[in-house]
Amino acid sequence: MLQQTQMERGIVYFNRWLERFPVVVDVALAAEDEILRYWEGLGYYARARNLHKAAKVIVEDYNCKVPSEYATLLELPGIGPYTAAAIASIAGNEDVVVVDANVNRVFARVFNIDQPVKTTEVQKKIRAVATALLPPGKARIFNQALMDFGGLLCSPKAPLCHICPVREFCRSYALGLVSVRPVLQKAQENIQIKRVAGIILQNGRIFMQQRKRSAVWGGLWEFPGGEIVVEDDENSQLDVALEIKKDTGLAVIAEQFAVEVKHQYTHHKIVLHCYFCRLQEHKADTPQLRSAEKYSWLSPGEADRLACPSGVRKVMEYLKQHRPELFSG
DNA sequence: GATGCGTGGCT
DNA sequence: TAGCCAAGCAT
Repeated sequence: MLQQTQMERGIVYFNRWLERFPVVVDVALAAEDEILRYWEGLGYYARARNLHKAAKVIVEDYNCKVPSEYATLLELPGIGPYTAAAIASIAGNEDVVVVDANVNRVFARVFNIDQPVKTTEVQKKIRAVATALLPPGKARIFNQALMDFGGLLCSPKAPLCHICPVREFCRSYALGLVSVRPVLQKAQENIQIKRVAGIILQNGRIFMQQRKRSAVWGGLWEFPGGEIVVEDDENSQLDVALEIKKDTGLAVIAEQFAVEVKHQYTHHKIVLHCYFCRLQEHKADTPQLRSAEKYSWLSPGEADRLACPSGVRKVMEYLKQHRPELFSG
């Protein structure tokens, strides 16, 4: 959970997770839909799918016990150098260094590294230096201390240099370069996306589709629709039926504007325009899915219990607030 | 080695 | 408002 995620945010999810899945077998036996529902809102959903896979491996191959050796952990899905080192050192006190964003920042500043920290060359250097500094037999406390130091004192903005215990060794402090360390890769440009989506109602049920595992929000559920080239036209209503046809093969009529929500991910900014729709004909066409791998006609209550991207969740919340009659069936 | 993958909080 | 940031990993 803590991969690319702030501790404070992770804690809430972690506690809820442990209540539902106290031991590894609970994770392994759960349906992926439920796993994703407990992960909803944390992002990077491949982490949840990988955790699910890893739990199955642990049950099958390791007698339900999480391995504590670095090399063994590294083989598990979703566990890379950081997580393997964190578990091996903190749980098993194995002599391996943890190099996360905090540690990178500390080393980039103390040694005044003027190249982007993400490059493999710099990563190798930092790992080598950290490994050399690691007191044998004390990896647990060393790693935790280094991460906490980076998180609490040597923070990204407004680091507490005035009370820093290693200030006299800090090269970038001596040179007045703390604020420009670590050097970052140049950020990707933001992409603006306009998406239209349809809330297709039929006999009190809503059409929802589950996204392909390989795509963004893989395994999560959404309303069908499509992306529109931004031209600031206000013809979204006309686009909806067209996009739904392309996305699902269903012929619908967009009857009424529902809600517009803003949603962003990585370097994409999405404005999601939602319309209430109905099927053009009552004969039940079999959908031909484009962006999804599965669909279902669900009662609004059922739909509400599925894992959705945060933008779709906002739409769902809108429906509960403003169209409660849909849910009281 | 580069890219894609989420999200909400903070500045 | 727009950009930055976070206990990274897989491909």
